[in-house]
Amino acid sequence: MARSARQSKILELISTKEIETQDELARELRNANFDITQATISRDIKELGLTKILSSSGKYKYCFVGSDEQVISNKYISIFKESVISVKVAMNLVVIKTMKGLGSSLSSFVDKLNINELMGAVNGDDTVMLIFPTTTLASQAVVTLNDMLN
Amino acid sequence: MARSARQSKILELISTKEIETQDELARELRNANFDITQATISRDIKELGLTKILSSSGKYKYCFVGSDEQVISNKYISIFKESVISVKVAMNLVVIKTMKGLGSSLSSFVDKLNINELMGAVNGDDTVMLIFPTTTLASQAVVTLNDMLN
DNA sequence: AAAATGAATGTATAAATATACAAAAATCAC
DNA sequence: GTGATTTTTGTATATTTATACATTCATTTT
Repeated sequence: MARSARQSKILELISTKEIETQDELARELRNANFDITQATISRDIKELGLTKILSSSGKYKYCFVGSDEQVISNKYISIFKESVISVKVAMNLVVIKTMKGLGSSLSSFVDKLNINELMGAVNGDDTVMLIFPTTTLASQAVVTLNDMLN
Repeated sequence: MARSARQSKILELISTKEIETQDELARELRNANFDITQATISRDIKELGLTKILSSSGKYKYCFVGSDEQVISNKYISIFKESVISVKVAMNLVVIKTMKGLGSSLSSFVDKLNINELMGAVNGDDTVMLIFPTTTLASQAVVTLNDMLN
């Protein structure tokens, strides 16, 4: 579904860039092949609970102001659900395949889940890799993630 | 100085009411005898680090999104400095006299200071009362507050 | 005290955002 | 499948917010 992918991309964009306006966000999304208008972004912003704040550089920028609990709310989970293609274990690693371009977005989502014993997460464009100390813990994490993401 | 009192009042207003727009805030401030325009409020909002978020009722409202540390920053302290007329001890109570209408504003500020052993704070229009378990602790708090507020 | 400098504010308006309404797309019931 | 219903989106625009510029007010310098 384009909507979830788009919203996921928005979360990624605001976490990696200083987005000053909805028009700027629209341009970024068009670069990422989401054909979209400012009006829709205004609605997405509202739905995602994002807001403009004064960044340290003195410019306004969009960001998420809620708590981790909100991120782990059903709304966010359903957004991320649609981004995930597969979750697999490989030795002590968990490899998550995502839709193109959503790796970093999903990676920061996973960070907020406080997964037991997770040592770290790295990502490529459409892959997230989670590093665990043992194969057992990695396997457990796959179960947890699949439960959550369905 | 009118500016600090006004900004203090803004902090109070957004914490007690659901303010949806800067125009609405302007109206409230005029009720409180601050003769002011939307433009100035826009600047105050920026300076205070306030922002519009989606409230639980589904409406937008202004709120402070920063941390307690930011509240206890020099900027905020100097705003509140100007609101305080006197800080006195009475048995196990500390009584803060404020400029008219800023009692509740100052009260919520004091709450964020994490004063040692403070049991609670109540306020009237121009008074804040802090309740301590002992006279000694109340006296200590007066010293702390006077140091901070000068 | 007058002149000079800097800060705060208003006016007018540009820029940015939200939304009413209509259209299109997706989902559902049959 | 077809029609009904709901959801999503675009267009156009009203609303809201930020800011350039001018003015006023306060502070400092001489």
